[in-house]
Amino acid sequence: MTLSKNFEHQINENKWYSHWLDKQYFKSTPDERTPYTIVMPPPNVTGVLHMGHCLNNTIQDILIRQARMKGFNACWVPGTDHASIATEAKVVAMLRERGIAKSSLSREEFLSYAWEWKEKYGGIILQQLKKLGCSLDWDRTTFTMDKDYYDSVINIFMDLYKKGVIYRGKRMINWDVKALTALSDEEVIRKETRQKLYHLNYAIEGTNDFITIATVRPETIMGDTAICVHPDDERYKHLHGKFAIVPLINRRIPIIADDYVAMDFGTGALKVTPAHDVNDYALGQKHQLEVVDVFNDNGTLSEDAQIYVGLDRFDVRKKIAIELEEKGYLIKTEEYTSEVGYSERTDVVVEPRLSMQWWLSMKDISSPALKSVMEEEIKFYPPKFKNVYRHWMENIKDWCVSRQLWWGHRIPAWYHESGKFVVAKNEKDAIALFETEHNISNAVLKQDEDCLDTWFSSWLWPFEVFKGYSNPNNADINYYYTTNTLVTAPEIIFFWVARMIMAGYEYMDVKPFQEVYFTGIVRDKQGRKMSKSLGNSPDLLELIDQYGADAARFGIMISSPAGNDILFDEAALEQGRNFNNKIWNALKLIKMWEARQTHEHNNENEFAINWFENRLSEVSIEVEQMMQQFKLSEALKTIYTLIWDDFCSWYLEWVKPGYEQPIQANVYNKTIEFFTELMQLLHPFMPFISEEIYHQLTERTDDLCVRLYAEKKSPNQTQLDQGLLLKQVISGIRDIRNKQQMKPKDSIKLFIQTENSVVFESLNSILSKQVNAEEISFASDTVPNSFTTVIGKDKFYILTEQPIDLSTQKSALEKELNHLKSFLMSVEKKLSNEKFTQNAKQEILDLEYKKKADAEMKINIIELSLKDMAG
RNA sequence: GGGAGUUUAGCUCAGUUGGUUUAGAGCAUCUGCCUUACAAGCAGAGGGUCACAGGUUCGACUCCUGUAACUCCCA
Repeated sequence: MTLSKNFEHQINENKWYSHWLDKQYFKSTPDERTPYTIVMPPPNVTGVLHMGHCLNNTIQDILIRQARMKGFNACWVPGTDHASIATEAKVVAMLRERGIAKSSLSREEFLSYAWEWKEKYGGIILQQLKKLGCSLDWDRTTFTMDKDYYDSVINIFMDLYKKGVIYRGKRMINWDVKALTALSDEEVIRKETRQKLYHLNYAIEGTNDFITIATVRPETIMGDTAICVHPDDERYKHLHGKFAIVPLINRRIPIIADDYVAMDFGTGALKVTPAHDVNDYALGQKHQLEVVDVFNDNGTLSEDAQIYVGLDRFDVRKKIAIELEEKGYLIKTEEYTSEVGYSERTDVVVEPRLSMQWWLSMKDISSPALKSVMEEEIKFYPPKFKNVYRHWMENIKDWCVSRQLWWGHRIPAWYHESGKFVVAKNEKDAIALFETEHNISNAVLKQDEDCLDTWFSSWLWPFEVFKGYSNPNNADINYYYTTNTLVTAPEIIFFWVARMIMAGYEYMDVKPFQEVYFTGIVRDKQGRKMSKSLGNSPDLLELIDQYGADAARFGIMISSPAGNDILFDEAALEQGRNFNNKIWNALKLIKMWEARQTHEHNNENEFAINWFENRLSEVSIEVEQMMQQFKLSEALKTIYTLIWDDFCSWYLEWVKPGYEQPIQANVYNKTIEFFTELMQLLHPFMPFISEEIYHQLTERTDDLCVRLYAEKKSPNQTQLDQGLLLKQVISGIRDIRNKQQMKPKDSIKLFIQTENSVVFESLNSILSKQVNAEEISFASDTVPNSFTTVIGKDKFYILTEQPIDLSTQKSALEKELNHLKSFLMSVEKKLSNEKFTQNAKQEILDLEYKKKADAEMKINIIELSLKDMAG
């Protein structure tokens, strides 16, 4: 069978992924092996694969595949999150396109549309992960609104309510006027926004005097219930206790003093609007101010505003500014930039708003979770996130868990017309409970219309995917939990990671995972975050189509240093594709040898084989260490160099027979063995091409995907050093050939002046092949009319037929000589420093003496050569 | 305003407890090669006062202080 010109990724990806599935390699059930478990951060059920997922899931697949090949029972659990706000928004948009308004539907009708939509489009992302090669146990796919999962969420809500940590309360929340729901602080994105600062005059009651306040929100003045100044502010001391009149609506409001006010900001006088600003609300509570809410749910002005009723808040801002100006209240405006909160989901300006919501008190539940990370019971990589985590946990605020949505887990609270309520699983339980608690019979109860925050379900993920709460102590949860590694983006450290740790301790009594690896954020070449609005997010599936899944995995991993953001550049995928091509060509070369084996034996290739064997051990050990420290990018880089440079550029060239010449069978077999091991090292990173090569190399009954790694012996350092020396000698001589513009076909005669001729004897056959030397011999003295180079302690003379122009070589040697001389000087200076010789450790001293001796010797050799040239 | 982090070659990054031949890699660049595995390639080369200023030390990319720029998080 002839091999294709290049690796055909599309065919191979389909072939191998379905083969792996057929063989059930990704399926895990508890057995006598040690488990290695990862739960995948569930993407939104509405999601499509983007670069962030690609990075995240490639990392997880690398860890899982490596664990599998190390003999662990590897289990990687997939799933999706119902993503209440995002999904509901999509369904609402879909209905709008069909001409259906959400408000015209009942809850049940809406939910049936939502489920229909979910069944049709949900989980596309899981199919896309298969394209990437992810080795997930698909039988374990979980959705956060699966029956059992749903029940667990509700039961946990009830449990926390019983424990007294869930409560109902009117608090200032972030209101999304588009999605018509409360948002948690973490769902609000602050952005620098250019605004106008309006200076407005409020009349002082009973005088002709005015007080000037500065505000960016003139549309809220109808909600003003006080003006506040700093108690020490001389400008306003005479106004303490007086009243001001709100323009346009003529409300009488007190002028109060509080040191909260910054004297140097604006005019030093602050209008207080308790219903529409968090700080004003706190101030209002302190001074017992009235609360006037001038907005409706959707951001239009309410009846209480008295004017502009029904108009949108931003329209009113413009209109009221004009009216205020016309009536003489507006005295000036200035440009002002400040941070404004936007909804993460809908990107509208968030409105602070007083509202009745459900809250989870965080103080007690968070303390074991803080301790666990601080004491490295759970380890964070990179560790810098420990600080971030601590800071948040120590200043934690109560969690608003209710959302004004229909898609999600409906809050199990039941209300009576009297306003009394109970928390219960269903209507029947609720009525029974209500009757005993409140002694009212035949009560008619209505369930809370709201849903729980999405994260209130995802915080159970690590144990509920194994039904650890719904079916306690089952075989799976006992075997797989605590999971091993959580791989996630730092953006959701508070949303998700912290809360999973809390839930783990609260409900399983143990931590949910051993360690958390935080990936970087994927940015574009210019360092901008990838986003739909910028249009800088490439279509991953198209990239996979074009370059192949292995190349995509390579590209994203090679540019992903541990703990840093990654700047994504398509060039990295190209590099990955080129790497595929390189590997494929090495296969083609070796396949050409297959039919040309001979059993005649000689020792010519012994050195190459020994050296590569040691090099392979050395790198395998290095890679293992890097993996343990999550230096995945470095590990891949190391394997890349091993394959491309050591294997292809050196080893294969060293053992390669001449054109159409035979190859010794033992060399051929060793080469197949090496290539196999290289593919095994590479497999977690690039699963498809490695599996294909594994099967191309020789007839196999097993698959690389599940082949166990062999133990590696520690390498022989002498062998490695000799290999390094050989490479340096070859490069050095090639450099001279290059500089003298010799053609590859021009052969040379090589003379080596060395004290170590035994070593070179074993290297000679390779050396002559690699530098095209027709003859290699040893010299005890300088060789006239030759080009010279010094490598280590040895001197090499190159004789050619070409006319010799020594000028380039002379200047090169002089440059080298200068460098060595200044180096020597610095060493000597150090050694003549008594303080150094007294204080430095002996091994450092010895090293310095060695440096000195080596430098002196090299200087000597070079000076001799230069003298010869002159002569 | 508070906190955390970053600053090393044109770009992206390594650099372990201060001493390892006066800083390493990949990409990009330059030179020469279409050499029967590979031009998506081969063989070489060039390129850095380690942000700046002080300090500690026999010795600082590495430790300390300050300055500047950038990034992120929280108000």
